[in-house]
Amino acid sequence: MASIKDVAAEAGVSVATVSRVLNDHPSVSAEARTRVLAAVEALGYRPNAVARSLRTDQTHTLGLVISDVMNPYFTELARSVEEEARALGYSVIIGNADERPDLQDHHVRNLLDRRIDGLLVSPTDGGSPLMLDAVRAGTPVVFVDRWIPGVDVPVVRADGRQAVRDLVAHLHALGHRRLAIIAGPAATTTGQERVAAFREALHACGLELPDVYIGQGDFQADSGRRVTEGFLDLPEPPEVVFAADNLMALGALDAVRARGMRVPDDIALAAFDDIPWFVHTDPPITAIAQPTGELGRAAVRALVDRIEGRPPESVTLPARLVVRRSCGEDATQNRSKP
Amino acid sequence: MASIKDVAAEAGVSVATVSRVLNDHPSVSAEARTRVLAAVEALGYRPNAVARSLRTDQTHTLGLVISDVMNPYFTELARSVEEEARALGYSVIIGNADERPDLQDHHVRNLLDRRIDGLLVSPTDGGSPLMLDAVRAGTPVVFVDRWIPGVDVPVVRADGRQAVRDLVAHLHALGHRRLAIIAGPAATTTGQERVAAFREALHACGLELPDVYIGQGDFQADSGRRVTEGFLDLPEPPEVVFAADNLMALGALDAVRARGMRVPDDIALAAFDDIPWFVHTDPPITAIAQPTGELGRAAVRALVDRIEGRPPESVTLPARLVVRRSCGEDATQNRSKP
DNA sequence: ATCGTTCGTGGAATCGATTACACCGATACC
DNA sequence: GGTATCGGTGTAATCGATTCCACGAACGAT
Repeated sequence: MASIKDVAAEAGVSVATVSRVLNDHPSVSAEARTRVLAAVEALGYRPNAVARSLRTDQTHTLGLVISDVMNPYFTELARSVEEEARALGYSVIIGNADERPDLQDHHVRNLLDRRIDGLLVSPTDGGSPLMLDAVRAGTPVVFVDRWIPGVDVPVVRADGRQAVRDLVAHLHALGHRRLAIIAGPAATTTGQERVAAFREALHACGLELPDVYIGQGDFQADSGRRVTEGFLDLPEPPEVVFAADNLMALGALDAVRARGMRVPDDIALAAFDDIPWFVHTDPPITAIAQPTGELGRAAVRALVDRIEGRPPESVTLPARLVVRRSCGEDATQNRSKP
Repeated sequence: MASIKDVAAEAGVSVATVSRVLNDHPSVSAEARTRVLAAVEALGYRPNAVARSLRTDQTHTLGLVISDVMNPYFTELARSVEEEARALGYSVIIGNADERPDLQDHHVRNLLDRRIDGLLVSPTDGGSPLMLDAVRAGTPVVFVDRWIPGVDVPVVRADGRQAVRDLVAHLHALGHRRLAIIAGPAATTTGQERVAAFREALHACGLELPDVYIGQGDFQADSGRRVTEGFLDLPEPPEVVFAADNLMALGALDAVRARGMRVPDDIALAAFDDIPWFVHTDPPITAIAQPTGELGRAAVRALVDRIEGRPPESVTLPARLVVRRSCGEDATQNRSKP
């Protein structure tokens, strides 16, 4: 593959001049510029990004470490991150942690070794030493969706508290009183917060959240299935199951169906995270929708601000309730268009 | 960040010795080795992958350019590719082409600039000059899922012909005679092949595939919706719609529902590509399942073989039919467990 | 005519690694 | 005892870019 030397030789100038043309430095004669450009064209020359990065100490690359690519929420997040990064002149390398701290560390280490300019993380655990070191060492880091308390890093996330209150009010209005939740891992902020918000919302309606109605999940479909089975085996099963993410909701749906029960007639179901498929399930699932695309874009902007020396800002956007049919229907509502 | 020089100074040896220890070259004394290792530990030294790549002309990185990350099929493919690559000591950079040739080119160029060791592509179009140049220039390339005819590059893909025959036989046995297809873009091999296989299978059952029963889609949900509406407006609408991918099937489902019609009672639906969500839609959707994980792994193995100088092999694996309820039920079948 | 700028350019250092080559001391062999 | 061999080590070249510095030419001001 042609290097800058070949271009210089072909154009009859020095490598310095070629480099100046490539980085459109002002002091190059029009004459030299056209000769260099012609040589570039003739040789099909493309600058070696590796060499350039070594010299400039910039890779124009962002690392994104997410908890689970197979989760449509994170897929969409990854997509919006890549789009915004591209618009700002950066590439993105995605690392999938699969909700495993060891894999998360593997990817963080790998990205750091490649000298990415900044790191976008949705942490799987309470904070690996590796990541804390990276932050301390001055690597630009921004947390997205989840974060690690006590670490001084901008956070871009959705606040679901109001939406959860709306959901609980909706459920209460439909006559439901025994509400259960499938929680996410306690090591994640989203895992904790959603339970807290749910409990708080219940209190506001004068309801309790007994321990047996808190099932411990891990944000994967299987755990949703398992926890739901536990709920259904209870002497007094809940009337509603609220899953803290979309995959666990799917597992819950599965478990309910496997018993030959129907949603919402036998048990109601709601989920945190709205995804396109929830419109098409049987029944369509009531969910709390995050502004996923906006979160991804805001996270990239915060990170790039940090990288380029501007003060980065934390961002919190509201989530909102999307009512569908999985919790039953309001008697006052029009039922003609399901 | 500490460099190899700092380590050398700390350990009281030359950089050459440090490098030898790091690459466990045999001729280093035990004494020197332990001193270097101690220095590495003390400084928290990590080799700079950028500098290493420049020198060795290897990045230990694979590029993966896929047609659409939001499509669960490709998400799963990406995941299995990353897993296998990691097992073989490579990282993966994913580029999402979003079914757009210009974006595909952007990512291919970007990956080539970063001097990735090899490229895994599921081409969105008939072959951009850029990619053909790369192949000609000797860049290791492997096509996965889709390919470009006439280019001498290993292909890893699924053969759905038998599964399509099985599907058509299944539909025929259920009494369906008017079968339509939502095709993918003609510029993609999968877009063409699936129509051809469908037509061929119909012939085997003594049926025709009239032009009005071939709708042109683009592998995205919206096109499935649009094409299905067209089918339903026909004076004699089809009894079955077969979507050439999962997203278009979703659009089709949407269009059918919007008319207040029911699947499979009013119209049957089947799809190419099986995804976890098809189990939970209303009704569960009959689909042709590809061995996605296997495809991803085989593609990586082929590419790494090529990179490391072993002869790479093309791989074709069979797809298989998964019957669910979206095409109606066999009267002889047990209906108790839906 | 002389001096000081400005502009365009090339030489060479540099980034952080790998590795060919030279060297040195110790051992082995005749 | 002389020499070939070998293990361990350091020096320096190298990968492909960017960029500091010096230099020469052109030009305007005095």
